[in-house]
Amino acid sequence: MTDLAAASPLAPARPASSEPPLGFVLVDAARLYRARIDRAFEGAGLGLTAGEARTLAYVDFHPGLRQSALAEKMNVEPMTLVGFLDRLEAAGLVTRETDPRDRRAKIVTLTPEATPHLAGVLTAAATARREATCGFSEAEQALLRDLLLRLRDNLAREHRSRDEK
Amino acid sequence: MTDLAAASPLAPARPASSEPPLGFVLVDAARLYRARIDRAFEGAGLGLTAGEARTLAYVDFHPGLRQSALAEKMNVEPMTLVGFLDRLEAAGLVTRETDPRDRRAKIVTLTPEATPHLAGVLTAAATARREATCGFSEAEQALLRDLLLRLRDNLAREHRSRDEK
DNA sequence: CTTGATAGTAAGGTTATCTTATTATATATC
DNA sequence: GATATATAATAAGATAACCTTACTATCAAG
Repeated sequence: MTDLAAASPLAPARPASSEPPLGFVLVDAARLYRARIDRAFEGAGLGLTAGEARTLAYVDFHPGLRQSALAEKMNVEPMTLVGFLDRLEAAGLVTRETDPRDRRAKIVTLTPEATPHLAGVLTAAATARREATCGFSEAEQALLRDLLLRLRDNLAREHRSRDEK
Repeated sequence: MTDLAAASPLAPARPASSEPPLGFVLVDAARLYRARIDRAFEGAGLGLTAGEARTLAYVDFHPGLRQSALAEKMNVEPMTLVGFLDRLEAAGLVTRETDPRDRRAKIVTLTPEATPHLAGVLTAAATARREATCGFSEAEQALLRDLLLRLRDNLAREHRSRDEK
C-alpha cells in the first residue's frame, strides 16, 4: 500500500471503509453476474447472449418503441442496439416495422415466438438473482435494487447531457 | 408486457417491484460506471483503461502477490491478468519478478513511477463515485458498497467452486 | 530420474460496446 | 416546390475485456 493519502494533500480522500473503491466492486460484481447469467442461458439452451436477453426484456417492458427510444431506455448507443436486434430478428423473436408516421423510424415488437424465450430469460435471471443475493433479506434485496437504480439514473443523466452538447 | 406470469404457474415469480430485474439494473449501472471511469481516465491523460487501472489498484492493495493469487483476488482468469500486466509492465508501472522460492511464479509489485498514476486513478475513481452517488447519504453509499461486496462474494464463491470441479 | 501437478503465457475467439460515415426521409426556409 | 438541415437506422470497422485451449518451464514426490 503506498502512503499516497498521507504524502499528498491533493490525493483524494480515500473513504475509510473503501479498500476497493465502490466502482471497482460494482464492476467486479457486474462481471461475475453477467458470467453467471450467460452460463444460466447456456444451460437453459436459449441461444441468447446476455445483451440479447436484456434487449428482449426491455422490448417486453416497453413494447412498440422506436429503436432510438429503446436505445435510450437501455442506455446504449443506437448502433449497439442494431446488433442485438439483428440477431433477435434473425431468430424470429422481434419485428422491426416502419413507423407509418415517420418512415425513417422502426417500431420494435416481440413476436409470439418470443414468449417462451422470454420466460426462459426471466427464469434464468431469477436463478442467478437467487444465487447472487443468497443471504439477503427481502428488504436488502429491494434496497440494493433501489440504490442501483438511483446510481444508474445519476450516470445516465450525466451521460445524456454530455451527448447533446 | 406479456401475461406470462398469469399464464403459467411455472413462470418465475416476478418480484412485484422489479420492472427491470436486479441483474439488468446491475449490468446497466456497471456499464455506465465503467464508461464514466474510462472518460475520467482519458480526461486525466492517464494512458490507462479501466481494466489496467483496476489491476494497478489491486496491486497497490495487495503488493507482492503472485500472479495467480492476484488473479484470484480480482476474480479473473490468470490469462486475463497477463494482458493487463503486459501493458502495465511495458508502461513501466509494475514489475514481475521471479519468486526465489518457486521460479515458475512471479511476484508483482508497483514501481515508483506508478505512484502518480495511482493517484490519478484514485482521483478519477473518486470523481466518478461522487457523480454516481449524487444524492446518496454517507450511510447509503456505505450500504451499497457492503451489499455489492456480499453479492460479489456470493458469486465469486460459486464461480470458484465450479472451477475446481 | 521419471511422473505428474502447477505458474505463467502464446494463440485465438467471443461479446459488448463505441465511433464515424452513409442513406433515406423528414422538416424548415426561401 | 427547391434547397438546406436535421434525424433514424445502419454499414464498416475498431477496441476493451474477457474466455478457452495448448505449450513451456519448473517443481515435488516417488
